[in-house]
Amino acid sequence: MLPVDPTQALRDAGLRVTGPRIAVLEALSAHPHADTDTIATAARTALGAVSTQAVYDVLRALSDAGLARRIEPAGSPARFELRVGDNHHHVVCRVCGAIADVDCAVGERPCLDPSDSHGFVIDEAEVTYWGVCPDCTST
Amino acid sequence: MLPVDPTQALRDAGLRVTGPRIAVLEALSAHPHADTDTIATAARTALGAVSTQAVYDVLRALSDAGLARRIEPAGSPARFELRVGDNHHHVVCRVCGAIADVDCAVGERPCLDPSDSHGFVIDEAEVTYWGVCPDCTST
DNA sequence: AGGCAATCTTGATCGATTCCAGAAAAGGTG
DNA sequence: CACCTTTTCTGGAATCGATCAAGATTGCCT
Repeated sequence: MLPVDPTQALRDAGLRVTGPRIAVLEALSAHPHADTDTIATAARTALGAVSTQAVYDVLRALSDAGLARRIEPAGSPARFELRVGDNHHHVVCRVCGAIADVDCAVGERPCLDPSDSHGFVIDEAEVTYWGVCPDCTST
Repeated sequence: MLPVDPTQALRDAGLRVTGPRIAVLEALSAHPHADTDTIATAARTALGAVSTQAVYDVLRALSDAGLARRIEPAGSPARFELRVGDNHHHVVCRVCGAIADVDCAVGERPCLDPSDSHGFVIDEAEVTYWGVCPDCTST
């Protein structure tokens, strides 16, 4: 059982309920931080056939609706996650690209204030920790 | 006059001194946070003709040698800057993509410690502030 | 000056993402 | 429950940033 019913989540967000959308939501639930290819493969396993564009469109719709969040570490294709309510950050492995969540110490965004904002109106501070994951360290 | 003589900087880093490299260094000095296309155009203005690969090779060589730093905000092509000694961060405009430097409050890296590192060995905390720049705010 | 090795040129290739036009389907309405 | 409008999905092609490959050049050390 999923933490949130995909159908209900879509309706609550004012989005139409379709096969590809449910499949993508379930794929995201099963594979946090998955890239589009992984999501597309999982969705196709569930539905039989889903076009690449449908996956991209769905992911964009979910991002716009606030149901999913797009994260894009440098040197990696876009990845998506369902955790959107809290303001958390990520650790990325320099070797294998694995991603893990890191809770924000502050909890509200922006959780950091720049020393000099240069006149920018800042609404978010995105933190990416770079390092090496346990698997790659031991190898 | 440049803060650092490109020729000397290249020699100090153990790199060969070539036309394209000097042109790229000067382009970076004149255009902080420039993307590869801007750098290539500036280099061609200075030299007459420089191949795209030369620009990419030079940028990689400079990054590897520690003379330049590659930054890659989500949704934007790779950009490069010469400030490498300090540990500073960036503000990115959501509208026009402009980038400005923000000094790090701590100064040493990693300047932040994650609350739970999940066993990762972390060596850097990269902070990206997202907002709207003065120009885009007034429009 | 001589020679090795790194570097630059031209051209092709690749992966991720988006554009396009048309077919299909979801959801509100009578 | 059938109909209609609007959104969404399909299939194919195209774009964009970045990289690879092979050969010609050139910088640098002896």
